[in-house]
Amino acid sequence: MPDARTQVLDAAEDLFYGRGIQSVGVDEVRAAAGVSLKRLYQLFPGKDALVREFLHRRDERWRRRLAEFVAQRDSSEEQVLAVFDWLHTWFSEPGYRGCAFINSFGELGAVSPSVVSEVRAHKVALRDYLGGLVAAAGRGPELADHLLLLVEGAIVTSAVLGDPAAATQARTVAAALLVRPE
Amino acid sequence: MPDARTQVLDAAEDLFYGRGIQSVGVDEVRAAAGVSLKRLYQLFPGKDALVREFLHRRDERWRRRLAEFVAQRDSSEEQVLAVFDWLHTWFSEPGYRGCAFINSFGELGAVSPSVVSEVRAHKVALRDYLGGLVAAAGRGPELADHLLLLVEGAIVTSAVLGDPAAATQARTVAAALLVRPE
DNA sequence: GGTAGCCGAGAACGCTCGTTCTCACCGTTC
DNA sequence: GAACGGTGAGAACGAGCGTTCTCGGCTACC
Repeated sequence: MPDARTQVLDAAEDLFYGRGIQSVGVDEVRAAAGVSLKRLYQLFPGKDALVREFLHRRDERWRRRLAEFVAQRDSSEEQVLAVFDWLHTWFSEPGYRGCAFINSFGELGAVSPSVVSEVRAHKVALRDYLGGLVAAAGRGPELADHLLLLVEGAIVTSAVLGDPAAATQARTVAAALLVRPE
Repeated sequence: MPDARTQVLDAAEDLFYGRGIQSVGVDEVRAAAGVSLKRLYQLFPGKDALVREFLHRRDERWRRRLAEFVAQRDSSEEQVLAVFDWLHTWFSEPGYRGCAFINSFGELGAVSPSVVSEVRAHKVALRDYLGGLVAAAGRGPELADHLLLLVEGAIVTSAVLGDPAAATQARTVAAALLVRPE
């Protein structure tokens, strides 16, 4: 049995990701976590803090899973392409609803600076991670920028159209960029 | 002096795009439009209808402006690249906050089917438009899919990072895809 | 000029939500 | 055994929101 804090965060992640942050009330998170309201407010000073923690934890887990998947490939070129294979399995998961960070940015980017900084940190970390992959393949950081565009584009397109095919399309473009330096 | 309906829609677009839909109350739209609440509810049966109209009108205007800009170029290849030039000027506008449709999808995609269909229609229309451009350049619809990924990726990345550079990066990739069939 | 309909301004209503307070209950400690 | 600190369940509070209602005034028409 996990501790109350992770129970709350698990419930918050399910609900915030699945329905949006403003559409989910604190009491619903409390009920899903099986925790009293008093305890929840002991663990988190307010909904804002809960949202920040939700984003922070999701960032770490998301990037860890991606990195673990990619690290299984041998060559550095294969590792770059594996990013898009992983995206395809993610897009195919039931309940996939795009990127929690892009969604949160669209919802709260104009009213919550802490959300903005969390989203920005996530995207910067992803770009840096891609930068490491392409550097290992002997390529410069411009390629990481280009791959980031493809990743973000695939995430958004697959979510809106409800079709994971964007991942394989992005992989095709990435492969073309890989074989031939521009 | 425009009629009350367009005044309301103009105000709604400013506010909904700038701050998010759920963060803006009907009364704030009413005040910005300089219209009585009674009149607003005569024109639109409720906030949902106002949101739908906001998205619908923004879709038409956005795609018209893009098409007008692109049509000024002569060759079909230049027209494809002009898409990204136009994106760059859009990203540089003050108050740029990403794509209203992506933002609305993130905010309400899980709770409002009408928003989902509006967002999906917008992206499909954009893909079809790109399909027309690449067909004129003698290329197949796969290139339109790839360009769509670049466009969406540039929109999201520039919004989150607050930097229009993603447009020129996407343009570079698009140029590489254009010169050489994969 | 009077009356009837319409309109703007804003109060009111009902609901939701984030947060705090109340209170009964339980385990621990002197 | 009694006082006590902490807990869970949920009521309460205050604010905000979408929507509707009220009322006073203006306009148009006979």
